[in-house]
Formats: sequence, C-alpha cells, structure tokens
Amino acid sequence: MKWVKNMTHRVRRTMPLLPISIVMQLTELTARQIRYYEEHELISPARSEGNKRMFSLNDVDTLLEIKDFLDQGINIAGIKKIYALRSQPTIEKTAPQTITDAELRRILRDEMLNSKSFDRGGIRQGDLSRFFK
Amino acid sequence: MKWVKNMTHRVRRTMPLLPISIVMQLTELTARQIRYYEEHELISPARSEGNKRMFSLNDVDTLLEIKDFLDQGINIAGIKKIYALRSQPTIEKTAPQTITDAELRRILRDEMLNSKSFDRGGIRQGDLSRFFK
DNA sequence: TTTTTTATGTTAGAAAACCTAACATTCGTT
DNA sequence: AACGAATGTTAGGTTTTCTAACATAAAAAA
Repeated sequence: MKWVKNMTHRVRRTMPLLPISIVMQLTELTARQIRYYEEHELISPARSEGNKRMFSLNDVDTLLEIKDFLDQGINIAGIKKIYALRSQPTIEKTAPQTITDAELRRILRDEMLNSKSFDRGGIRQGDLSRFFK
Repeated sequence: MKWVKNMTHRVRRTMPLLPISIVMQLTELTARQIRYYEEHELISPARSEGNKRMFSLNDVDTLLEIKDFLDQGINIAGIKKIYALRSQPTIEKTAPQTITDAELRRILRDEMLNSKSFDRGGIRQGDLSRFFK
C-alpha cells in the first residue's frame, strides 16, 4: 500500500534517534554550530526528558544542506528565507507571503555578488544519501 | 549499481548511531536486559570514545529478535547456539561444527517441551520494519 | 577606516545519561 | 530445599550535554 510505505518513510526519517555527538560526526559540524542553527530556527530537534537534543535523520539532512548553503556564501538569514518559501509554495492563491519571489531573487543576487569564493564543485546537494536510503 | 545499493544498505544498518536510551524505547527492553545480552555475546554494540554503548539498527533488530525468542521460552544458551549456527551454514563441507544439526534439533525440542506458555500469536519476526525500511 | 554584525570558538558550572559492580529478587528446575 | 537464569535495584564514578557568558576573526555597514 503506497500510503503505508510513505508513512513508514516519514516516521523513520522524523523519529528523534540521534544524540548530538553522532550528528557531529555525520555532518562534521561542531556542537556550537548545530546549536547556533537551532537558535536561529533552521532546525528544531526534539528533546529528551532530561532536555538533551535528539535529532532525526531529517535534521541531519537539513544540517548538511545548511552547511552547503553556508559554503556557498549564503548567510543564515538567506537560508531561513529559503526554508520559509519552501514550506508554503504549493498554492499560489494563499495569503500574501511575507517575502515576495522578487524579494527572494534580490536576496539571492545580493548574496551572490557579495560572496568571495564562488566556484563550487558539482551540484552537491546536502543530504545523507551516502549513509542512508 | 547493485553493489553500491547493497553496500549502502549494509553501512547504514551497521553504523553505530543510537544511544542505549533510544534502543530501550525502540525495543521496550531495560538497560539491564540489553547489557545482560551483551554480556552473553548476543550483541556487540560499538563504544564511544568515552565507553558509552552505541547501537546500530542491526543491533536493534537483533534485540527485538532476542526478545521474541525469550518470549517463546528459548533461553539465552539456545539463542546463542542459533546465532552460532546462522553465522556459518553456507558451505556444508566446512570444518566439523561444534554443534551438529541433530544437536540443535534436540536443543530446540527440549526447549519446546519444557516451556510453559507456548501459544504465540502470528509469526512475529522481531525486526524494525515498523520503523525503518 | 572605524564600527557592527555574523558565525564560531572557548570556558565554566550544572544536570543528565551512562558505566561497572555488587547485591537482591523471582521463578522455574533439580 | 537448593540452585541457576534472568532481571531489578542501588551506589559511586565518568562522560556527555546543557546553558550562559565572554572572545575572536572576518565580513558588512557606516
């Protein structure tokens, strides 16, 4: 059943399983960086009863993507807006967005013009496909 | 490429990612039980630098299977032998095994005759398929 | 150029999670 | 009754993670 399959997939990718130490290894980010990105609401890891962060595979994917964006010279504000746009572009007719598409384009262009090193390798999509299906 | 696919699969299932607290939730076993099974070499979780146990998805699968075997009245010695047989049955012509198949059958029969409650539900294979692909 | 801001490093102190080892308990088996 | 297997419980110690604060380098703004 297709639904079950997708459901299973979603569950296993969103289940908070990993402690920060493992996420550090998987992403090669420092704890400081990971916490900083959370502080800026780019990720929202679950918490254990004792308040320890527990990360899902989706969180790890997002972190790898964030790392890639940062490497490309995009700053956190930019990444934040990209995610904001991603989360609700399905219906055009929805309430007027806080940021227009034009504004996004401007932001991205500005980032591009201001960034120093800008010759990336291939289109390295940040994800966990090296480790997980 | 088939090889890559299998390789990826193996890596993601054997990578030590999970702390014992998560494994407890996933398996509904106590820390004491998990450590006891390790003591009897039914599992061999990796260790962090600071000596904390880190479990793979395979470990979790095995634990669920152990739980199932125990529920069926098979004791740890029996489970151990089952695993020992599993690990080298590919070639018939190999060096004479420590335990013969006949011996295994006897063991299993004994377990069966001695166990009290012996009406299981369906063939509940212990694995993580509810959570992971 | 000077000043701010961003992203990250570092440190300290506290709390949570985990470890090993020992002893206790339950319940079949002998 | 005595024993052994599986698990519970507790104690003391170590590791991991947390928050909060201050430090710093590089980029952006003024």
